[in-house]
Amino acid sequence: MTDWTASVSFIHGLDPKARALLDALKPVRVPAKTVLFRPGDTAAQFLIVLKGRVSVHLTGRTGRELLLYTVAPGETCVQTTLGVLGGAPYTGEAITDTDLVAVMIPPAQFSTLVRESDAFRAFVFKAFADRLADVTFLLECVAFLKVEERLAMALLSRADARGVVSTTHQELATVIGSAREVVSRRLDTLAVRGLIAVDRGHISIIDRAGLARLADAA
Amino acid sequence: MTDWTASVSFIHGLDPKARALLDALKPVRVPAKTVLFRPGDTAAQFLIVLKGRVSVHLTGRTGRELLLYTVAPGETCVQTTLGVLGGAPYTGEAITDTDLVAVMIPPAQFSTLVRESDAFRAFVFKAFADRLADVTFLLECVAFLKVEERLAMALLSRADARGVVSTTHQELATVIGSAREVVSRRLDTLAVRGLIAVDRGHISIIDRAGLARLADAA
DNA sequence: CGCCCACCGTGACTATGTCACAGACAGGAT
DNA sequence: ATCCTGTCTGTGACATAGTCACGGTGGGCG
Repeated sequence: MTDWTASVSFIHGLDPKARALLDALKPVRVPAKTVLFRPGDTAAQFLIVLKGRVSVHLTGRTGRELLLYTVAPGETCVQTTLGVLGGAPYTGEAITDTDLVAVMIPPAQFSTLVRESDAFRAFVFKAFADRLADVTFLLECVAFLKVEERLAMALLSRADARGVVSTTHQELATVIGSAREVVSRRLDTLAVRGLIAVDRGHISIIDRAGLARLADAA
Repeated sequence: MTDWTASVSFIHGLDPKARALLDALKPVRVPAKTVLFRPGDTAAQFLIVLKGRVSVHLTGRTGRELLLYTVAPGETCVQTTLGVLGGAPYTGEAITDTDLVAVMIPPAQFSTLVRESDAFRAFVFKAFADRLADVTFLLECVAFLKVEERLAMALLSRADARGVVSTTHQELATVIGSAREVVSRRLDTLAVRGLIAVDRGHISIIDRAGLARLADAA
């Protein structure tokens, strides 16, 4: 896979020199469930995901976890950028959800690209901006919204075309920053009200509009 | 005040051309308690604070507020950057705490600087990185720490040399993302335990080590 | 001096988080 | 088929936090 640059959108805007520089880098493969970074690590490379997904989450002392964001193909893990820029160490834990193919850009090349390529610079800025917006939005949700509202949002955003959400209560709890027991009980009340149906390992949305109404209160 | 560039540290690293470009801009003055941006606004200028302070906070439907971060002299309000980069609109509300002197950099100049000045680019990246770290840390606190712990941290960080914190309970509540009544009650219990003394409008720290122990649990 | 407004205290109630278990199910092993 | 084991889910009891609706209090200012 030499021509990986074709699969990342911002590459199209790159000048030939920058593109050649990137083409010289070989993608790395990482199996699913691997811990890429943990709190305190300082990333030394700038990472761009080509295939697969990485999720980054915070962990509290009590063991509770909160999903910060996920990194999809064509995106970068901004926290690696913090490290590359000589800034703060990693504050979250990054784990590969699936088998991963990614490109690591060493600091020297990163500096060159950011200096000389408008398109690359725009990519990095946008990545920062998006993450900052993500995290701010998440903060707003956790600080101000009720569990039921966050749960409705999470269910709607994770449902497949048939309205089925295939996750455990624990995973939902992580996504909305709550505890499994709380999620279980809330799901119960939603089920009693006829909005959803719960089964082991997956939840079916019955009244999408009703859920949307709950989520919209935000 | 033509020579304002002397008062911002990153300027020292600028090449003469960039510095001249900045020197041509005239600082603006804004009175205290002015709303600079509100949710939904799209900032058109990149803002650097020279004197005074801006605080940026989120507001929930219930009227509860949460202090996102403050912008001190020499810093920038990154959310304006999001706007300048053509990204998302403002999600917080920015209000001047004090009378403010600031420089507004129009998009054209911003682009030029970011392309041609290594020092300016580093400044912008660092601003992003710091804010992202700030917001992530805040999220971690709100999601995982108890009110008492957050309160202890807030008191310690806001105390003057004599250990006096001059804020209302409401302001503390905003800082830690809780409600005034909750803060009042917690302050009570801290006072009963001899860690602090409360008066109308200000709180005195009596046992700094004890508070630090509470805050450290984090 | 009296009034008003920002601050603070309190009780009652609801929502959430935590802990400690118990039950229930799936899929592999025997 | 039966058992076994680890994961997932349900529940009760309790602690902590947030919300609502007041009442009290003190200081500044007309």
